[in-house]
Amino acid sequence: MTTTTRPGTTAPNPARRGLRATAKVLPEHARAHNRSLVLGHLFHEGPSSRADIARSTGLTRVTVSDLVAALLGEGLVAELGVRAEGRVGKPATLVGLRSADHHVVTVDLTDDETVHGAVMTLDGEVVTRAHEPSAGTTGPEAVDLVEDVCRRLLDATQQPVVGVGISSPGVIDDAGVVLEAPNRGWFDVPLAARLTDALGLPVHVANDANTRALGEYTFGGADPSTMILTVGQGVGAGLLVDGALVRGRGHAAGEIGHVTVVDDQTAGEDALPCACGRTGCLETVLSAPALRRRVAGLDPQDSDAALASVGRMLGRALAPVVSALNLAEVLLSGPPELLDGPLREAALVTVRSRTMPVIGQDLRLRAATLDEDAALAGAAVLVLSGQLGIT
Amino acid sequence: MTTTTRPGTTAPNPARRGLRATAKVLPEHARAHNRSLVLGHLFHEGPSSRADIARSTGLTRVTVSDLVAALLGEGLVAELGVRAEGRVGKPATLVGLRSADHHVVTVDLTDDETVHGAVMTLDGEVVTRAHEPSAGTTGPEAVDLVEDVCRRLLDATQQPVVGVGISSPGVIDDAGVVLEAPNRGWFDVPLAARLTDALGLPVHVANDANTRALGEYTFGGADPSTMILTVGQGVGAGLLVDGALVRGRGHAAGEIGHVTVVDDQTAGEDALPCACGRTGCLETVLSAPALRRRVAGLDPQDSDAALASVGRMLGRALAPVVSALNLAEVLLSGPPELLDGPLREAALVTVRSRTMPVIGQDLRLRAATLDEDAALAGAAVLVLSGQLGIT
DNA sequence: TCACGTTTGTTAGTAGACCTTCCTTACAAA
DNA sequence: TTTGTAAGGAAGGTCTACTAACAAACGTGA
Repeated sequence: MTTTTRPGTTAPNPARRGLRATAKVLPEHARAHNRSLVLGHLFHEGPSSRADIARSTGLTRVTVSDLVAALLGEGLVAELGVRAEGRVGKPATLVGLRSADHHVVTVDLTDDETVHGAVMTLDGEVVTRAHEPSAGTTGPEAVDLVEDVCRRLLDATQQPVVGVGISSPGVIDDAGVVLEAPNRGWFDVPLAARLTDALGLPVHVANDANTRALGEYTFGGADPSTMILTVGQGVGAGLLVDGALVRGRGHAAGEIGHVTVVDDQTAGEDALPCACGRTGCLETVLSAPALRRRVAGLDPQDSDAALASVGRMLGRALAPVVSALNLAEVLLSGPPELLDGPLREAALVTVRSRTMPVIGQDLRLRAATLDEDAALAGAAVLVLSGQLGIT
Repeated sequence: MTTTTRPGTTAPNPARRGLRATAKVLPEHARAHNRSLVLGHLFHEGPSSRADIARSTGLTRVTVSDLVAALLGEGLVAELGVRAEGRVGKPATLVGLRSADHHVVTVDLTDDETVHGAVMTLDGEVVTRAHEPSAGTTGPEAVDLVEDVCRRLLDATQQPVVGVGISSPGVIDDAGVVLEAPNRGWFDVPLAARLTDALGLPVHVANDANTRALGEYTFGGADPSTMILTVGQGVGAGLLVDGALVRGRGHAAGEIGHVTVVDDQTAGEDALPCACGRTGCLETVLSAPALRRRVAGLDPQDSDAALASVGRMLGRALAPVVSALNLAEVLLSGPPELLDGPLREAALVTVRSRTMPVIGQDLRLRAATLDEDAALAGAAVLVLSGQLGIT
């Protein structure tokens, strides 16, 4: 195996678990937290002087110098020479995150037909891609397939790899155990642990709707209170509340695709049967295939009206959620020709008309910015967050 | 002023802000966090030996002994003699939180006519109550009124007071600034800061629906993923997701009372005008006055049917929220004769029929356990959480 | 031109917090 | 009486971040 351990590979960051959960805090955890603060500043603000970082984090220059020295030793940051601008005082030495010199391996299992993977920089730029047909592969074979894709990507880069991030449909717990992913035939599969063992690298696994939300938040400029609706074969949602992912009691948060939106009382619509065994689910009208069927053969005007009627149904389902959570944004991810027009506009009008002004007026309902790579970018964020503490 | 500083009054706990926000972590913050761990264990598990605490928190016995010694010095805990049970080894010395020897002053402003206040123990037991008519009192006078009630309660106890917790309707930010409370005529009033200055004690202020949620969580055994619907003059909701309060983008989370639930497409109902200027809001059918009007003069059978029809409307509004957040529980707080019967049952049936089984089957929809004191208990939790780190 | 203030980054010393290791005390069971 | 187990404390070591002081390097203004 060519990719056991690599120089610069960082150890798991104890701060992430230690500081938010109800667990003890040791000096080393505090250190890791402050280290993450430095990395986070460099990630979001770009190259800065040690003094800049000290002002931003509240730590002293001495402590920042110490932390930066450690990061220089790890190779995660580099000195970039003195700042050009002429100000009074000693010129600042700029320090920058070596984003392009460290890679993250990401895999997206959203597509049933193909496993998509990539080598990415810490900035979320794709360096190399991999595609592997996977139709019909299930159970342990599907795990092996994911492992193969990871290995191929690891072999494709000479840079240190910080970790592996995997974005998968299904119900997945905090530890990266896939509790239930019917498409792959996975039930209680400890995917993260298994791949960590096999690859010798930290592996993080999360639900694809959630990773998309993370990706839009970190790389797409989404608000900390955002819901991202992904429209593909089905309809899923990732939910970010006050900057944190919502997991919910059975780790099944975001399963909004099977909320009833069409029923007897809704005039002019027939409740269609859904794959879940019930009828009138949001998915029966909003999934990409359903939308395509709905507009097939219609002239543009009728097509717009048909999309708007779906938008109104979506709006009726969104209104209570937007109200209860006081969301700032709802993002639509999926075919723009279907979503980013009359459907979106009708949904927004409906939400506004069904919520009080303070809730609906400031709401933004827009297309997602990252498109098909959002899940990969979000998988990278899993690694950035888990290994480096960058959010 | 008789209540400047009292022995045993604890300083603000830096761990609460320092460890969750994106701020530096100093050794003293780690210490405060671990101290909270000890207090939290004693609060939830009752009297324990130092060794028990060490096992539960993961800290060493040495460290726990040190922390307990500090807490003994502060008077927050006391040694309760040796454990009775005969086990091998040296008998354990039990240490317990002195819940009854420390008080919390709480105020609930939910009721427009009367300010309700209480002196409570750390266990949430009410020691003394205070009631002050407040109809028509607004603006600065209303602030003075709250201050007076606090002073009276502080004078009524000889025990050290850990802090003051206030539960108020309106939009309130993390710092205890009342951004908007029309009933009291408060706009951008820094209530917490003002009372902290006036009383010389730490004061915490939060929205009443949110404090109710906290109260039900800490003292009522509610699940960490719970929504509590309060039905009174209006309809409000507090939302707890994964154990944390949801505040939302304008701190207006939980404003579910003005979601449209009755509209042209809903058969057999007329959309009533709402105080918010729109029609068909949840509040127009679910508020206590609306429910009373609805059942007035009906025989029991018709009354049940009328309540069930409101339950169905509630269920339609809840279904998307429950789905999106994968909530474990929805609690109803308000007149049980109206809520805890056909209304609740119909709402649950409706939510279940409109969500996928994995979401709806495990959902509990039940009456809140704390009733009228929930807001006071929640205000106490604000203090416990803010000053002692107990959640 | 040159002293002065400003800003950066480093060195040295200090205080806090937790750990490991070892010890004493106290009890139950053989 | 002996042995094993558990609780609690004392001593010493390590880690972390802070304060204080200082050197280097650069504008600024007399």
